[in-house]
Parts: sequence; C-alpha cells; structure tokens
Amino acid sequence: MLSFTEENYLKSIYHLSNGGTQAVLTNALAESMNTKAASVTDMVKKLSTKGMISYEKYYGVKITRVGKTEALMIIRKHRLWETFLVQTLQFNWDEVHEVAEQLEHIQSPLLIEKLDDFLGHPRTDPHGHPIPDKAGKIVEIKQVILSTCALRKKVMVRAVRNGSPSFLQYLSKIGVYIGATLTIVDKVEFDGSLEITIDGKKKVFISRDAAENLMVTE
Amino acid sequence: MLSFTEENYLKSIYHLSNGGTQAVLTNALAESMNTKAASVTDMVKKLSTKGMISYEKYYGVKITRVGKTEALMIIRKHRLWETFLVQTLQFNWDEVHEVAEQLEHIQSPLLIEKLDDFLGHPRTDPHGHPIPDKAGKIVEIKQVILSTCALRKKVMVRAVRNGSPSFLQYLSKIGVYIGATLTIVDKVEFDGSLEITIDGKKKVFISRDAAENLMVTE
DNA sequence: TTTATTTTTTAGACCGATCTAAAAATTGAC
DNA sequence: GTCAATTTTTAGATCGGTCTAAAAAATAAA
Repeated sequence: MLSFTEENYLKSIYHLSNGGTQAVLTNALAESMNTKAASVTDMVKKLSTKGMISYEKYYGVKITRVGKTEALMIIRKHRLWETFLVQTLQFNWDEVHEVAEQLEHIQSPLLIEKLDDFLGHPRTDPHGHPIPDKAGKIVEIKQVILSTCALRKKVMVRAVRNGSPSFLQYLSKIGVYIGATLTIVDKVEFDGSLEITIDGKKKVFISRDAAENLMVTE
Repeated sequence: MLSFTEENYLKSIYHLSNGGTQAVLTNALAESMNTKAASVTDMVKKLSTKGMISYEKYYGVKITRVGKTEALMIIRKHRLWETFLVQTLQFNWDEVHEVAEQLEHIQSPLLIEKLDDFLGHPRTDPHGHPIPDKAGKIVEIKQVILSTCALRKKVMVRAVRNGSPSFLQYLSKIGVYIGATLTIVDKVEFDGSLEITIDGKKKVFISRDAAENLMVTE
C-alpha cells in the first residue's frame, strides 16, 4: 500500500519519464514535487524498496512494470473524477484539477469501477487526456501541436497540454473548447502568434504560448 | 486547517459527547479511535490550541462552538457521500461506510455544495441519519428504539443505530429497510427477542440486540 | 587531465502522530 | 481518611516526510 505522498511521487515520475520510457533525474523530480533534492533521494529509495521504481545512485530512476500500472491507476482515477466533476456536477473545466488531486487517492476499486460505469466508460477527460482502462491500457490519440500546423488547414482541438486554470479560462473566454474546429489564418513572424478562426466564424489572435499548448488532429 | 487525523478525532468527540452536550473522557476517546490514552492526550492538547475543544486535565474535553460546526461539516460530507454512493452509484447500504470515511476528508466547499444540489438536498442518509445543512443545522427526527415499542402497534423504520455491514446485511436479508412498517407480534420474555411482521406480511424473529439497533416512529 | 561547476547523496535535525513505561492525579473501598 | 485501583498525563522513543549543510560523485572547462 502506497501513501498519499508516495502516490504523488510515482505519478510525477510517470509523467516526467513520458510514460516510463526515460529515466528521471533527481532534480527534475524535486522541481516537479516542489521539494528538495535530498527529500527526493529519500523517497526514491523507499519507492525502490517497494518495487515501484529502479533506482541507481546518480543515474536517476526508472519506473518498473508494477510502478507503471500503479501510476496508471492513479491517473485513471484522477481523470475519471475530473470527468465526473464536469459531466455530473457541472464544474467548469478549470475548476476540477485541484479537487481531483485529492479524489485520486481514495482507495476503493469498487468505487472507481462503479464511477466508470456511471459515467459510461469515457475515453477522455475534460481536458482531452485519455483515461486508462481497468487494466491500465491507455489509448493515445495521435495529435499534434497547433503551432506546427499548416496555414488554412482545418484542425480539431483534442486536448490541452497545460491545464492551468488561467489558460483554461482564457480558452473558454475566446471560445476554444475540446472539439472545436480551428483554422490558422495567419502566422505572425515577429512573436509566433497566430490568427485563427474558431468553428469557421470567430477570428482571434492567440499567442505562441497558447498555440503550443493546444493539441489538435487534422 | 485540520489534518485528516484531527478531523477524525473531532468527529469522534462530537459523537461521544452526544452532539456536544457532554464531556468526553480520555479513555473513551482512545477506545473509539483505536489508540492509546497517551496519544489522545497529545492530540487533545493540539485540538485545544486550535480552538476546537476545551480541555482541562483529568476532566475530559468539551467541544466548542467552532469545533461543533467543524464536526457537523465532516458529518455532512460523510452522509452526503454515502447518499451519493447508494443513490447514484448503486452501492448497497452496507458497502458505503468505509469509502465515505475517506471521502469525508476531501476539502472543497464547492464540491460538497454541488454534490448536495445534484442529490436534491437529501434530508437523511441511507442509514436514516439526518444530514446537517450548509449552515450546520441538523434536524433530528424524534424516534424511539424498536424494543421499547408496544405490542401490535404499527411503527416505521427510520434509522439504524449500529451501521455495521453485518447488521445491515442481516436486515436486508430478512427484508427490513428504511421506511418499512413493522409490528411487534410477540415479545419473548426469556431473551428479549421479538416476533415481528414486516409490511404486514412477513413474520420473523429478531434478537433483542437487533431490536435495540432499530430506530422507529409511530 | 587537472580544476571548477553542477548534481546528487549523506548526515543530522525537526515536526506530527504514534507508542511504551513510568509518574501523577483521581476515584473507590474499607 | 488512608490505601489500593483506576485513569490520565508526562517523558522519552520511533517512524515518515521533510529540511539544511556538508560531502561525494559526475560533468564541463581550461
């Protein structure tokens, strides 16, 4: 059984390692956990003895198969809860992350399966991220960053990379949502900002920063 | 902000003090928290400095107005979550307590208000216990213990006092539920067991122990 | 390839929640 | 009212998660 804190470390390791494909360095983990490298070293030893990661001094950590499954279960819970909050309780998509950070630690396999049933087995959460299934299988939809798309090509918004409340609120404000159709009308050389149309109608400018945080498909 | 543990202590104090009316002794609290008296003394000091209880050495603790409100909020959350689990996610009434013990600690006023809205502002939880409102007001329905009722009188099951899974499963098995109409057909002098009819049909024997854990109204 | 810089680990401490063992206060018996 | 039994508190230790400061290893620079 993992503690609240251990679960958070494991989740961070999973994300920083791109789903377990790369090693994660101590300092990177320290930064993402808002803690100090010394604390990370301690925790990493513990997670290692629990078989969640393999840890070699000075070489960073690698998540194990067991650890990956564990991480995916936490992510599954997080995303199912986010979906519940938006879909059932009428939260806005920028309000759910913090609450889901708490709810993801509730221990009850029955609860999460019943929640999944109730929600109708959603494939993605309100930010467009895929929800791992019961077995930990995750279906990644191939998508690209908006800023890399060609001019005049119709693309559909699939997910946000950075899900910070302020970014999400901004998107809502200008009318961008998951499923919206965008077209790049113009690229501004100077600052990398884009002029786009939303659903063929509204025409707005978005910054390079925003464009780099929108994932789309053609 | 109270920790998980502090919240559990406060809830126990609230219950053991009958809603804040009596003082609670150290040993009683230790027993209900499955811990040692020494640990209770430490925690009680902390809750006292936080203004949740007043503590006087060797005389037990009394919950303060602030502490009572805090306790009622935790109870509100617990009971709303139990209602959600049964009403929305199709849990059986004997499966919800443990999960609600976890969910009651989620910190989000918005969540609990939205949950309350979604559930349609239920007045009681699946075990018949009243749900405190947003302001901490709790409407106790005057009810009596089944074993004290007169023979032949029709009574309605309102709540269970002991909500242990085994008791609840037993009740389900014999067909007793919140809202059922019971009539005491006979009292057995020897062991205090009762012969009752359920909804005027089924006739069963229940033990004194069971009869003392069913709350009814006439 | 030796030195300087960065990264990581170790050592030792603190805090919160718990424990055991022993001391102190209260209660009950006579 | 004194002594024994019970209850409660204190003292000191442990454990998990964190920290700072210093040591050690790895990396980059000269």
